[in-house]
Amino acid sequence: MAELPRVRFAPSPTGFLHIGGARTALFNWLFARRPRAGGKGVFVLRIEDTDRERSTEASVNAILDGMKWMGLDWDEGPGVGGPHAPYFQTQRLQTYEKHADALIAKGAAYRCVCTKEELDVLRKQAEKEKRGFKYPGTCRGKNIPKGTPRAVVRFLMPEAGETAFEDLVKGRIATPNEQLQDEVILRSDGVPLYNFGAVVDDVEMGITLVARGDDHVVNTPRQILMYRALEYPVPTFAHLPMILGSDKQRLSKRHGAVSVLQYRDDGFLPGALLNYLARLGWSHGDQEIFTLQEMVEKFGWEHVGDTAGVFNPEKLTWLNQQWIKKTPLPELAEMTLPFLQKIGVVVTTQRLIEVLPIVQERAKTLIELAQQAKLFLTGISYDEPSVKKHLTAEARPLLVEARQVLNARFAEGAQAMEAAFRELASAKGVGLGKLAQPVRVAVTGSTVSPPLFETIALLGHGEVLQRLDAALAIIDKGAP
RNA sequence: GGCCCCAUCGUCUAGUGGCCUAGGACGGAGGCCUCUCACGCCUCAAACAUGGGUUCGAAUCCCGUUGGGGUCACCA
Repeated sequence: MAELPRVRFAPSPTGFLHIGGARTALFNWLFARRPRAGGKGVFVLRIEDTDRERSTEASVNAILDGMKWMGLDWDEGPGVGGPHAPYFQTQRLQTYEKHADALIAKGAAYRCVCTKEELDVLRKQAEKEKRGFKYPGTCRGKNIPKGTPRAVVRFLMPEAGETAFEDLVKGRIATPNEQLQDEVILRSDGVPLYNFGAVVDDVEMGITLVARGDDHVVNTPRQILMYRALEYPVPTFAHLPMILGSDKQRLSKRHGAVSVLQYRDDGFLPGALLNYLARLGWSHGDQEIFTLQEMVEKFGWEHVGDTAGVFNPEKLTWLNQQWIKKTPLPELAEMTLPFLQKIGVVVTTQRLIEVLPIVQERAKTLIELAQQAKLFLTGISYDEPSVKKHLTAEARPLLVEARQVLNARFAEGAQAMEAAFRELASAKGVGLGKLAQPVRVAVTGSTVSPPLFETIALLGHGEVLQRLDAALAIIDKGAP
């Protein structure tokens, strides 16, 4: 492709930004961001809010928030509503009307006064007789004037031949034109319908490649005919296979979280989600983990698969863990802060960065990361079964000696403390675990924690002694 | 139902006629490491829907069957 590509993501604000939409946005964005000779492509965000019943402001915000969280920035906008406002179709009504009038003047479209009720009767009848219904073309050639009340505009479809295109992921797709009907392109109130609004905007915005969900393949021939009628070069199409739920049905709420923002709130990193989405339907050999940079460099339509894929939360979770492990501390700290705040932990970034390394490789989500970091940032909280099992009268003498050892050797660091523990354990004729577990519970409140001696070192001398004393008190009292 | 699309381990996929006794990853099972947990490492189980062709040779090409999905609005 010699010219620089111009692509778009065109969601309708009738709900949150879901996983499927996010992947469509991602693929478009990746394609636009790829470095090329002569510059880079353009990624346009266009809100298709022509369904006034279902479109909501909240959905618009959810989509925008989702895009921003994922870091999928867009390049162009109408220049109104702020420098980074996307296009909104309802702000462009005069454009559609202009093009519709032009099509009518050209004889490629016509006004129609058939009512929905009349047509519904015919449709039901056809259904009863098991025939396909198609608008009979009642108003063709009637030359109904502009301004006629309740008139819609219909696009004149050819009745013979076929319309074909070469899809970047599915190959050649041909549709018999007899399957097409003179569909409404402009409602009686002047608001365009999907096929027309999308085409007019793609024309106006100079879109060269349309990548969207699989469910739009049937719209493509109709749109191709419209591009032609508008005398605009037909863009290239890439239809992405659907994303399914575990039961192979279209992904929906009952499969769990499908909203991008839900994943944000559940403690996923945007990079991990993007990484997962990229690998759902696209591959680059055996590689599973991609930096954003790698995705941008390596993405291409040639390796987009053409089979629907099941969304797998376990793999996303694994990827999230991998991303947490490799994310630089300052960045990770910044992302973790809100989750700490949510559980009432106040901490400086500096202190958090000290704590993060020890918990970084054992958290699958930022929520877990925050919970684990909490151990080092606020007072201890005890896990009952752990306490019951390990803070016992038998363990008390061991704990007392452990306290002495830790107190004496604390300044020498984790390794020295561990060595001292090993000595103590062998002197007592027990394994290190036997000694370490009660101390772990005393110091962390649980039998499960990061490595004990590093934990102790990180906690600080005074804090450790205090916790040990508290544990001894618990044993003496018989309860925490 | 018409039209269109799809079909490799449970899941995501590699594979573009010979390198495939089909590779990787998630998940599962077992093991190693080990102060618990996690990470890491090792091993195992696990797939070319089916029937015909084409070809010296088919997971790869063609046709049928079956099975899934999409779509048939003044929704997008």
